[in-house]
Parts: sequence; structure tokens; C-alpha cells
Amino acid sequence: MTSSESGIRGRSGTAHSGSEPAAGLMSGAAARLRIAAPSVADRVAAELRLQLAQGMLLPGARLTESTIAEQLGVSRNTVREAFAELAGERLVIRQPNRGVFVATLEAGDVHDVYTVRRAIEVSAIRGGGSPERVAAVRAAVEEGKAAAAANDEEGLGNANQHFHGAIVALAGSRRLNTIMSQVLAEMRLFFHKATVDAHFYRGYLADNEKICLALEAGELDRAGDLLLAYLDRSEKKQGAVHGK
Amino acid sequence: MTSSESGIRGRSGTAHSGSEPAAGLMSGAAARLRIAAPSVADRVAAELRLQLAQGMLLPGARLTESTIAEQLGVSRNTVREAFAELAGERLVIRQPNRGVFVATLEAGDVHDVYTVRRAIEVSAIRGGGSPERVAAVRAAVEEGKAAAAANDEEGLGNANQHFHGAIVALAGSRRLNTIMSQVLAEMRLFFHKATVDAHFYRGYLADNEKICLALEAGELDRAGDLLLAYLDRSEKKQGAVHGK
DNA sequence: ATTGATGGATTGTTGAACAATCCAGTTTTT
DNA sequence: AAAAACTGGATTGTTCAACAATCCATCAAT
Repeated sequence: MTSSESGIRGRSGTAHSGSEPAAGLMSGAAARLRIAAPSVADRVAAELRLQLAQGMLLPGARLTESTIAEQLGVSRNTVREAFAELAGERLVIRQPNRGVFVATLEAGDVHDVYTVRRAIEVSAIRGGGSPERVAAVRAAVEEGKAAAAANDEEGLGNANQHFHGAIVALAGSRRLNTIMSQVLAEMRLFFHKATVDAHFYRGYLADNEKICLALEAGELDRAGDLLLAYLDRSEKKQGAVHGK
Repeated sequence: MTSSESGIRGRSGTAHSGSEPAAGLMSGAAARLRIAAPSVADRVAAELRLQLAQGMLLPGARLTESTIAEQLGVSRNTVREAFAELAGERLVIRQPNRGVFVATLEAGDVHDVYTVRRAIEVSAIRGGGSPERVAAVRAAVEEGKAAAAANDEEGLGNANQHFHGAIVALAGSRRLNTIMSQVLAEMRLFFHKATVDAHFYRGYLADNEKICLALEAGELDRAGDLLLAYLDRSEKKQGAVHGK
């Protein structure tokens, strides 16, 4: 249902003739001083990122240039540029002369990803953060509770990601934030296997609550230790779900 | 002297006619099972990365597609793909409809970069590492001493980067390693201003030695604290050299 | 001095072309 | 029959040429 043939195209192009008034994709972030409209390639990348996140494109799947170009009403070269972006984010893998494939995470990659998370998240929480940022962490915890109450499995997963995103955001570092979102995107990629287990995130609710409490109480070192333990356990569980 | 007109091109292309036997650019890493030869776009990106690192392209400089395409004997589209890569690494910035420019680090960025380094490096050193990896750290320290003895200013800078690279490598995480090298590449980008001060790295030699000793002694927490202090001081010095 | 054209340069995107490479299926060889 | 060599088709890698959209500096007009 999420736009398969609607097209991405915005303005020019020899073949273009109609004059639809620029479909409402960019409403909010339009007029930021000097930060300009995303290029078509960017929008293609965004669309693919979305499909990746929603599990429409499963790990290992092949992405054929011409097919996608056609589906999105865009030229092959533009798709190529989008691929370059996504490859930089490790969401797809380019095999020269063979094509690009949705990235697959091996057992080793799981550990690797958690190593990054440990470094970033623990460091961020140990540094504390402004009251507003702490409040954002709290908000994510409550979001998780609400989703649990509503039996909204997907919402629970999202809340969990928001929680960890908010923790990293404590540090207020643009780079740390983007690194974290890339890592989370990578994980989402292969969560689609794990999420079949409905109770997957349930167990984390209490952990998140405890970590948040420690953070709010200013007991940063303890919060860090809790988070670290959490990540270790989470990694183990992940490893169990996947091969080896 | 570093190849300005020699060209990057490898194989095909309508305009190509000669038959030079593939200049010896890829000797060692050629036959790695299934890991294939880099594309032309990749080589263009690599060449630019090099020029960036060597300060041939200074922050803020404009990179015109057609010019570079011509200089490197490559098509504009290929240059474009290379730009996408570099933009993903934050080495260049794309301003829609205006062009790509060598990235410039503002005062805020300096702090941001150091925030990332604190997170990654401290976490890595606190985790310790195998004897070989510790040995690599030691090697970087000695490399620095040798450079100092030889009054090799550039070598000193390199050694320092190797030192910090080796520390991150302790964690044995592919992702952490690439993140670190990207960050270091970013820093190199604007070190060209700072390096005018010949004594810049001198002062760090003793610090590196102390950190390395603590690491070798297995006093990981202390090593982490030392490293943290080091980074804070280094950031302050950086901030002083640059605006505010 | 501000505002408004004008034109040139550069980017964004497309479409078409062709060489290089890979792959699966088929033919040949041993 | 198993292994090796040869197909042809599909897809990628790269180039080129074209044109719309956008920016920018210069100049003109108010």
C-alpha cells in the first residue's frame, strides 16, 4: 500500500509533461534556512530505506537497478546514486558486476553492532544530559508501557528504539545521533526474523524503567552499568534467535 | 606530484582505445576470495580522499563535477557517484544546485567530533584487548618516539593517529574501526591549519606513553581515565587554535 | 540604493548506448 | 556419467549528450 507505482519524481525530465503540484511529501522541514529540498536520488534512498524498515525488502533480496528505476519512475543513474548512499549506510551491499542486495547480518555482525551500541549508549548515559533530554527518555519509557497495555507489538518495538535513541541523544552530538540511527536501521533490518516472538520486547520494559529511574536520580554510573547489563543480555538473546 | 592528470580509468569506455595493461594500482589486495576489484567510482573517491588528507584540497574549496571528471579522465556521472560516497563520510558537503564543497568544521563540530572519540576510544580501551592488539598500541607509541627523534613533524602526526586507531582496534569491531577512521579523516581535514605549530604533537608523546603503560599493566580503568583526560585537553587545545 | 532583468555557468536528471561480467543451461570432451 | 568448455541472455559499469532548473554576478532601471 505504501506507494509502489506512485513515483518519486518531482520536477524536470524530458519525459515529464503533467503538472501535479509537488505531492505533499515534504511538509514540515521545507523552509529551513539554506537547507534545501532533497534531490530525487535522496528521495529514492528514503523510499528504499522505508521499505527496508518495514520489511518489504528482506535481507538477501536482490535490488535490480532497472526494476526499481521503473517502479519509482526514475532513471537508472539516479537509482545508482541512491544505492551509493544506502551502501554507505550498510543497508545494502554491492557485489560488483552482480548487483546490490539487502544486507544480511551474520552472527559476527550482531556482536559487532552491540559493541558499537555499548560504546555509544553507555558513554552517553554516563555523561547525563539536560532535563529536557532526560524527559525524552522518560517519554519513551511511557510510550513503551502504553504500547504494552494496548498489546501493540509493533509500537513496543518502536518505543524501545526511541528509548535507546533518546539515551544517545543525551550527549547532544549530531554525529553520535546519526551513527546510532544507522545502527538501529541495521538492526531493524533483521529484526523481522526475531519479532515473530511476540514477547520479545516485553521483558525489556522493566529494564528500561529501572535505567530511566537511575538516570533521573542522577546515578549515572549505576544507570550505565544497568544499561550495559541490558545490552549484554539483549545481545545474547539476539544471538540465540539467529544462527549460532 | 601525486597523479593529477594520470587518470583513474581502468577498463571500458567508448572513448578508450589504447591497451595499457592495467596500471599497477591494486597489487596486494587483488585476489581476496569474492571481494572484488573497486569500481572506478570507488577509485575516484579514494583519490579525492587522498587529496583531502594531504591538504591539496582545503576546507571550503569547491569541487566542480566537470573539472574533476576531466582531470581524472572519468565521466561526470561517475564523479557524482564518488561524491555521494564522500558526502556520506562528511568529507564533502553537497549544497543542492550549488555544488559540493570540502567540508569545513565549525567550533561546534570540534566538540562533536571529540564527543564521538571519547565514546569510542574510552570504551575500547576499557575493554582491553588481545596481546597482539596491545602490542599494536605500543608500536604506535614507539613510532611516535622515533618520529620525534628524527624531527619528523608529519610522521609524528601520523603516529598519533595510529595510536588512537590502535586503541579503537582493541575492541576488534569492524564498525567501530570504520567509524573511527572516518572521524580521523574529518579531523585531518582541518588539521592543516593547526599543524603550523610545530610543537603540536610533541606534548602528546608522554601522554601516549603513560596510557600505553597502564594498558599493558592491565589497569584498564586507569588507562580509560587517562585517555579521557587526554581527549579533554586535546579538545581544548583544538578549540583554541580555531575560532573560539 | 534598492529592485529587477539578463545571460552564463553549473548542477540535477534523463535516456540511450555498449563493453564487461556473471549465470544457467547446453554441448562437448574425457 | 562426470567434468570441462561453450553458448546466449541478463545485468551491471561506465560513458556521452542533451536539457530543465537553479544560482550568481553583472548590468540596467527606477
